[in-house]
Amino acid sequence: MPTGPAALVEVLAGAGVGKGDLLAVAVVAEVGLGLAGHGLEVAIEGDADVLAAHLRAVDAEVQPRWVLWSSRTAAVMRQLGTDIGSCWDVAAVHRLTGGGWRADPGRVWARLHGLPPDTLPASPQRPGAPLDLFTMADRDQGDPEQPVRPDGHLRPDWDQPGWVATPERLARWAALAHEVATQQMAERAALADRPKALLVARAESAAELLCLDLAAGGLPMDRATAETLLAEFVGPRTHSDADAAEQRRRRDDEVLRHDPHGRNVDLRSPAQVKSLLRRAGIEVPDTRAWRLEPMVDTHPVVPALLAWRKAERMATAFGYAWLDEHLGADGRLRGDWTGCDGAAGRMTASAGLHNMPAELRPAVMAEPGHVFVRADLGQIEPRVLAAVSGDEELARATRSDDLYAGVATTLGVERDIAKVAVLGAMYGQTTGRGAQALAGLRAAYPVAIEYLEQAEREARAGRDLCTFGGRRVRMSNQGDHDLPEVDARSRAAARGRYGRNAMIQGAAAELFKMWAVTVRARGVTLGAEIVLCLHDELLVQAPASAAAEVAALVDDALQETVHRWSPAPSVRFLADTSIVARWSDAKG
DNA sequence: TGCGGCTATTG
DNA sequence: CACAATAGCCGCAG
Repeated sequence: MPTGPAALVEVLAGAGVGKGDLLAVAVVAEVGLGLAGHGLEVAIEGDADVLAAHLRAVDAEVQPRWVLWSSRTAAVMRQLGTDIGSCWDVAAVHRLTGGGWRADPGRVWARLHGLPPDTLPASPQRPGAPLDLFTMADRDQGDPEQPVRPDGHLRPDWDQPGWVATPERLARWAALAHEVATQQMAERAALADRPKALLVARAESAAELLCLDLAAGGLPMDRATAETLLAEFVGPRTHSDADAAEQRRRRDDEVLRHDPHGRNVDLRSPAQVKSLLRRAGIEVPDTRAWRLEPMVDTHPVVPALLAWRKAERMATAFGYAWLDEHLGADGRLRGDWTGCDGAAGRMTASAGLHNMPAELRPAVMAEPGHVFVRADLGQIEPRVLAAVSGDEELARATRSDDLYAGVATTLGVERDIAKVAVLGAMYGQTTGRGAQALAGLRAAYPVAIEYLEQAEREARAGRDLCTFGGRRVRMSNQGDHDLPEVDARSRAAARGRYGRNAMIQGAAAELFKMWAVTVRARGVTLGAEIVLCLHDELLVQAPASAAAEVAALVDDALQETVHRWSPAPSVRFLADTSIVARWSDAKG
């Protein structure tokens, strides 16, 4: 065991571990850390300071690509003061290659070794499995000090938080992660028809690190502004239950006074609202806003109800309780982030970060001395379609800033028609004006349309799909036995739409994440901090003095990303980038 | 208490 | 009113 960080660095260098080489790490604060790579297996014992010093030294001087079982390891490293820039995240790559969301070590190991999932031993990740581990089978499953059991599965207790770690066990655990990562890498490199599979795997790994940043850092939000806006929409903050009930009653009354039986109507109950509308002479199958919108003039209860819905929504989902729960004393709004959503692979966020009403966005404000660089990708989905399908004619349309205008000219229709037609084709729309224009689209862009229809056919048949970057989209278990037989056709159609769209949404997510992690990596030295990712939009906080530089970096990062990711150099992508004080500020 | 349905918000 | 997500409340089954 090397004594001290300098000695450790020397040992690693002596074994040939250099910049960018895979080096696996497993660490438990106050216990130790294990490192593995290039045939090396190193165990370091020590308290948090000792571990922190070793990690810092290796990261700074060796600059490896850290191999992690999952980003939880990166979170521990961050707590110890080492914020890593790149990694190979075994769990993230498993989700990419295997589809689905579960990616605990036992499952990853089982898939790579061809062990059927239904033989996985019991664990908190798999509560339904036969209880062989914690009951009687320890004897039958060999030496507990060996992480691999005689039956080939990983011992699930090795991955448990309650497992009393030793530095030696951590080194073994790291060695297994390294082995798995090497297999994953070979597997992705072997995907002959997915030349970007390795590139995307590295980007997805880095995206997990970005998610840690986003969760820890949060979104700058000015509390005073937020409270002012809330007061405007839902009234002042209440300080007692009676107060709150009174405020609620007053809000309800604005609607109920239009109804003779209003006293006993619960506006939160769709069925009772339907009855209320019936008394006003309005018969509707449901009470959604878009359905009631055309009837605002038929009876005063309708506009009152729509206004009530708006305020009720703001008060319950984005009211003072939401603010108190998620906005920290430091003025940062924090939620949980996931790097991929289990479907097509977009990032997700909780705490309202992805669906905050536009009316609250003025409260999202850069901190003193800082600005936001806000950038969003224009018309990313049809551009992605042009890229991944290789449709030369659609690629020609991407050369224009406004793709839909070009499509409209080609099709000889209005721009609005062209837009709904293109979007409808990507979503699988079968009715309305978009569907009518589909024939024109097929004639003008046969390659792109065939790409979508091929995906739809595969999906309808229940076969898994694979995005351009090599994300598997599981169709095999997609809602097959939850509805009666009568709906078989509509379920097949739904699967078709889902699959058709997943190929586009998924590839767009790959491109977006690669862009985001490139900005993250390049922006560090300028003090740029990504504070929000929103599917096609990046919000970066930067020191005001570096605003122009960061804005240029964001644009350069996009072109670099496109150059590396896109299969078709002729397809153009563009970002609308602006420097603003508030998220809501006008572009420019 | 858990879960599906309804509703609203975002890209 | 298609594709994806998070989230709250209601009504019903257990």
